[in-house]
Order: sequence, then structure tokens, then C-alpha cells
Amino acid sequence: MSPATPVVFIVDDDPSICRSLLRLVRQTGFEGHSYGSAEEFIEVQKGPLMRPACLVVDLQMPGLSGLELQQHLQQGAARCPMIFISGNGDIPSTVRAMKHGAVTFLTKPFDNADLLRAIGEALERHRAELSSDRQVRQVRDRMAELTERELQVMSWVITGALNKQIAAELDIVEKTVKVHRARVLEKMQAQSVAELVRLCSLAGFAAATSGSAVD
Amino acid sequence: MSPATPVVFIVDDDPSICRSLLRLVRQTGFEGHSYGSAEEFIEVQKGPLMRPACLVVDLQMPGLSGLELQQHLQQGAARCPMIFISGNGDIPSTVRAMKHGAVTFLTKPFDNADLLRAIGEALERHRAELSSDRQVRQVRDRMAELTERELQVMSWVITGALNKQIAAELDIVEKTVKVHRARVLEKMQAQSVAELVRLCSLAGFAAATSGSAVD
DNA sequence: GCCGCTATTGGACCTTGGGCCAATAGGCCG
DNA sequence: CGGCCTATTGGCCCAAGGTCCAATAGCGGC
Repeated sequence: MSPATPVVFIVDDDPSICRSLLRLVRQTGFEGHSYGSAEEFIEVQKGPLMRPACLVVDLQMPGLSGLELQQHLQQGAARCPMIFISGNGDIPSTVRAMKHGAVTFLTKPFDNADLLRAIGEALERHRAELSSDRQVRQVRDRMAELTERELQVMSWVITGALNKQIAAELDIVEKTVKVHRARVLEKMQAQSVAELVRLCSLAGFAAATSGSAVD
Repeated sequence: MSPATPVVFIVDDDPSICRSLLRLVRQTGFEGHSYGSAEEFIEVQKGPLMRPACLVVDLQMPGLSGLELQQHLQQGAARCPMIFISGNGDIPSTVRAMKHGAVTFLTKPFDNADLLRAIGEALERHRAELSSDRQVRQVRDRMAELTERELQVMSWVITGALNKQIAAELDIVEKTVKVHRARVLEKMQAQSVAELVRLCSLAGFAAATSGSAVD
């Protein structure tokens, strides 16, 4: 929850653009780093980002293009919102970038205020994403400590099934279910079934074959 | 769940485009309707859409533009995915359309296959949206039947609070909480607290001041 | 004033959940 | 082979949830 300074990464093959943008973001109070190519950025920024960040990237560059960089990052660890800038971008590129989650697509020459607005939005988006990811990871970590049996029991508990029903389902005695259930709540650090349900839904953990009340 | 034929609305001020697109979508097996202006479409399509639908709309039109139509629909009942087509669209328009949820933005002349692909995606998206909306509406309807007191009790029940705690919180006797709790489960058609939690989270109903296990 | 809805409470009774202590059995590792 | 972990079960007991029947009180409407 530490308010680490947001960082803005700039990827452009034109050094003068890099310098100019760096100056702008630093003046605004962000940390800034620039890279002359997508490959260079990928090389340097391998691990997952631990603080709010965003990318300002040129569409056309020698080597990997902005769109290719976007695609590359989406399946990597260093995902973060991207802002595209381009001197002569086209609509198909814009559509593709936006469909893949770009914050915006600016055409040169652009207004500094527009870029800063976009950066603000990107950082905010990333902040929310990081926070959500942290929660999910935390829940997943706890879930990883469960034994296979406990996982099975949990998947039934969160459907609202009674211990008796779970016991029948797993072909064990009700007493055993109680033991597992208790350990599940303990390991998951949930004070109640309601909270357990919440945690599981947060982590995208599906309940066992349950009948939902809504079609 | 009836597999009603999907419908494609076409909004373009050029009658020949309308005719041509209508022919295309009808040939493909969809129902098609065309309108010569955004206003005309708005006038005809007031109520909420009950089956998969999408809009193919020209960016520039006399009167309301495609973007303005998009904005208008977003706060109305007849929301549905939009596909923009334009002879001379620009990147800012594209960005704006995409940020507001457009499926894609095609430039004339475009490939029929591209349009059909986009229509397919739009209809699929709308199908999912309709299904999700239906669920939410169903839960909301049930919730609307709850008395104020029952609503209060529910908001505590889904935090996992004990009847005793809820009683203290609302300054009533535990017995009363049990009565409300039972009526809540009945009215919400939930077989268990777990299911109730799920329903509430689906409908975006927040729990009472609860302490979550995740920060 | 009577009726219906809602909120509230009481009591009796049964079912469930959960904690505590203890024990057996299989599998894995040093 | 003796620990350690996991799964499993038993008994005992208490707390909490759920159900049925019943009753009082306030409030708006006919």
C-alpha cells in the first residue's frame, strides 16, 4: 500500500522524442525511463511491475512495433497500460491497439496536456489492476496450501451444501467433513462461509456442480 | 433462452449503403433493419432489446453523428454493441468510439468478411451482456420485495455475522433476526447463505461494514 | 373500527456447525 | 524403523441455525 512513485516508460526510436517526453513526465512528478526500442524495454523490464506504471510507445519502430510489443507484454509478467503515439497511424492499427486494451492513441503532434491526461488515466487503471491482482494472488497463495481433499470439501462448502451432503458426495463420514471444513476456513483465513465464498469468487475458484437460483 | 434470431440494425444516411448492407446481413441469416439517421433509429428502437442485436453505424451523418448516437444509447435502454463504418474517419474518433465500447471501426471500402466477423463478435458480446443483465435484473427484482428491515439483516448476513451479532447491531433480539433471515432466504430464493452471498455479489449489493480478509 | 402488512418477540424442539481430545492407517523421508 | 503429514473416524458437548405455533403493536387503507 506504499505510495510508490508512479513510473512512466517511454519507448521510441527517436531520441529527441524520448528526451522531450522524459522531461515532461519528470516535470510532472513521475519517474521516467526511456528506451530506444521495444526489445530494449523487454530486456530491461522482465519482472512483474510492483508499482503503478504505464507505457508511452511509438507505433512504428525498427524491430518490434508498438503493437507487437503490446502483444508480447500481454502474455508476460510486465503487463501495464499502454499509450500509443504515432506520426502516421492508421485506423486499423488504432482499432487493434484499443481492442487490446490501449488507453488511447495519440497522433503527433499532440498536446502535452492530452498525453498527461492519458498517463493519469493509465496509471490509475494500473493502480486498480495491481491492487486487484494482489488480492487474487493472496487468495491463490492460501488456496495452494490446501490439500486436495480440503480443496474438494471447499468446493462443496461454497455451494452451501450441508456437511451431511458433502459427506455423501465424497463418500466419507460427516465428522471428517467437519474437520476438513474447519481446516479450510483456518488456512483460507476466512471467519465464515460467507467470507470464504467471497474469497473464492474473487480468485475465480468455481464451486462444485451447484444448482444456481438464477438461470 | 429461446434462440431468437439475432438482429442487425444499420444506420446510414446513404440509402445504397443501407440496401447493400441489409442484403449482406439477411443473406447471412440475420434479421436486418436499416435507418436513414440516428434520430430515426432512436425513435423506432425505444424499449430494451430482448434478443441479440448490434448496430452498424456510419460515423458521419446529418443530425446526430455515430458517436453522438453511441453516447445517447449508452444511457438509454437500447444499449447494444456498435460497429462503426466511415469513409474518412480519423484516429481521435476511432479512439473515442473504441473507448466507449465499440466493437470495431471499419473504413470504407471494407471487406464484407471483416464486417461479418465484427457482427458475429458484436452479437456474441451482446448475447453475453443480455444474459448477465437478465440475471442481475432477476436478483434485483427479488431484492425489491424485501422490506427495509430484511434488507438490513441481509446486508449483515452476507458478511457472515452471527444472528447474535446482527441482533446487537440492529438492536433487536436474536429471535427477530432469525425470522428476517428466514424470510430473506425465502424471498431471494436462496437455499443457503453461500448462495445468497453469490446472488448479492452478482447484483452488486454490498455487505454491511465488513472486515475483509484481504487487504 | 376492521383488515392486512410489517416488525417484533416468546417458546419449544430439532438439526447443524464447530471445538476438544483421542485414535488408527497409509505414505514419505532421513 | 521412527517421526511427520494427511486422511479418516469416534465421542462429547455446546453454540447457532431453522421451524412451527402464537402473540402484540404500529400503520395505512377501505
